[in-house]
Amino acid sequence: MVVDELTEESVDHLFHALSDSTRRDILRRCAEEDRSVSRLADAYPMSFAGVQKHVAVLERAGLVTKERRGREQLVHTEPDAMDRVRQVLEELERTWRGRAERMSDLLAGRPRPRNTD
Amino acid sequence: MVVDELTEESVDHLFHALSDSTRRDILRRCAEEDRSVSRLADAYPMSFAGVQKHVAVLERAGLVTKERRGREQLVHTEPDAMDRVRQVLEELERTWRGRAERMSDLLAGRPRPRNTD
DNA sequence: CTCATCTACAACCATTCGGTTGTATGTTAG
DNA sequence: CTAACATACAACCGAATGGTTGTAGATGAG
Repeated sequence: MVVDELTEESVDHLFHALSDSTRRDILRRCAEEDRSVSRLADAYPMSFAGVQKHVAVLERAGLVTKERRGREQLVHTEPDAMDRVRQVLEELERTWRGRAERMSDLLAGRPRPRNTD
Repeated sequence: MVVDELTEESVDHLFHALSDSTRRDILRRCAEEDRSVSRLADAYPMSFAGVQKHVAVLERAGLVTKERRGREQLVHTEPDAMDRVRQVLEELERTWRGRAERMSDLLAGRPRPRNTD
């Protein structure tokens, strides 16, 4: 099942990871086929270490995982993570439509805000 | 139709706006019912100006719009924006599943990366 | 073994972010 | 008109981001 908590912080990480076009592109490339970090790095106009950091952000968000393969580190996407993103989005959209205001609280657990309503 | 460009930058803004729990909460509250900025501010443990900035981020992303109502400024959610987010996510997910690798390029237009594949 | 390759990670830097306070401007109530 | 309220916005600050270079450790090829 890998329900995987889905805390506010993890949702922060998920959306933050998706908020950069280079990282979204890394996701697309790795979805097509697993790639090593240095192979990925060849595709962008930045240093190897720079790409390494982007991969680390995607990793923290749980969107990709790395797997040793010889001296390379293969990056591959984690389908479950995408499900989590969609789940949050759907929850948000339900409230959007004005329905299931209660579900909102159950699914996402109101963040820090003290409800001064 | 409001196809609305959907440039890489606008996608950046969308996901960035969603990467903060306070902003997601603002979205939920405004989805339930339009609220003035100061009314929103009452709900969070931060200054009025702080909330103002969060609303500005949501506005830049096109997720909300403000409408003058007397001396207040009512914030209300923009359903179209949510559609755009879902659209990007679906595109990403298609590649995820290994299908329609071509669609990826058409829909999102590869970012800056020079394709050194 | 030796060397080239791939990775990890620290240190640094400019910019952005998330927050603050303070000031100015509009708008409505009395 | 005046006072109170709602907003706007600039200036500032510490922390995080997105990038860099440099160094060091594994691993595979020859």
